Amino acid sequence: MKTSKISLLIQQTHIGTLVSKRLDVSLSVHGINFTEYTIMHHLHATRDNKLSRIGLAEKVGLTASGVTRVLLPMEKNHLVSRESNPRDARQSLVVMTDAGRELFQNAQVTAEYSTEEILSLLDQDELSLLVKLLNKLKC
Amino acid sequence: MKTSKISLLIQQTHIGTLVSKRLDVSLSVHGINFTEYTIMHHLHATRDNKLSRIGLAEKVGLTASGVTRVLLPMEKNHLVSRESNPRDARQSLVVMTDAGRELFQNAQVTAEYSTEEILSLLDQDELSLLVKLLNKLKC
DNA sequence: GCTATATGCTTGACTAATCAACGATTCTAC
DNA sequence: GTAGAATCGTTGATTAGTCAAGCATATAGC
Repeated sequence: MKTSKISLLIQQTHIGTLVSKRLDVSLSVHGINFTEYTIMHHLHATRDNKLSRIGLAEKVGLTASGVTRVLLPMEKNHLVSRESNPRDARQSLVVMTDAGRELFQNAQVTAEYSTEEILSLLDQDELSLLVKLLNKLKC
Repeated sequence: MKTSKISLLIQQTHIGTLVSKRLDVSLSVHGINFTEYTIMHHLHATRDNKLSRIGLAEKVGLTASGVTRVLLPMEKNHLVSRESNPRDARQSLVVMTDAGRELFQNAQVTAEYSTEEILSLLDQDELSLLVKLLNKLKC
């Protein structure tokens, strides 16, 4: 109880980097890293599998230019494609392709497996509790 | 409850990057970033304020070469210095200097302030619960 | 003691992501 | 409707960190 609150944030970020590295390794068999997986995860969770680049940036915690650079190889590999918004010519929407969806579904199996390992020591109640607590952080 | 466990890990890493960026900004007034702060935090918490570079790497979640590169400017600014281990000539120990301790103590005030903001929505019970849950992750 | 293997650390080459500046478009308020 | 401010996205330059290779030392087994 005497450990400062900063230790909690240090631990939080530490675990974040470990989780990310671990999933990078697992997902590499599909030719993607965890950032790319996360992008597809958010696209998949969206109606029409579409998001603006800025919207994507906010969801994944990257800058706009970071998103541009992550998407570059994904477009080249036809995992996502580009669509313009008729309502706003500044926006270009990111759309998951069929190939992207297929790769994502395979990658999801892999990611789920690693996730189970990482979370294996938590039961269902603890999981939802953890989600609740993380949601309370003011970032 | 229907959200997959992967979402939890995605959220976890997302928060990690946000926290890290936020503390980077706060700490910049002291001329250090969050990684450097974390290194000093671990040195400070150690008997004699000394750690091997490998030991440090494990604690902060960097590779050995990552540690080498973070410490380079810190050595130049005399925040840490280098000491050899008489028992093992391969090791070089990282020691916090007096100047380092002083800067760290100032930075700690700043970091604590930001931490309070970030954790403001959690009460004491929730904080210790969160620590407990994070400790249960198998990374 | 000597060889083989493992560990600690640094370096060159690379990758992921940032920031600042910019062009293009849209929104606001007069 | 037009000027000014805000938003979306890309680009060049930079930074933080990785990986693979290597040198130096240490450890283990013969």
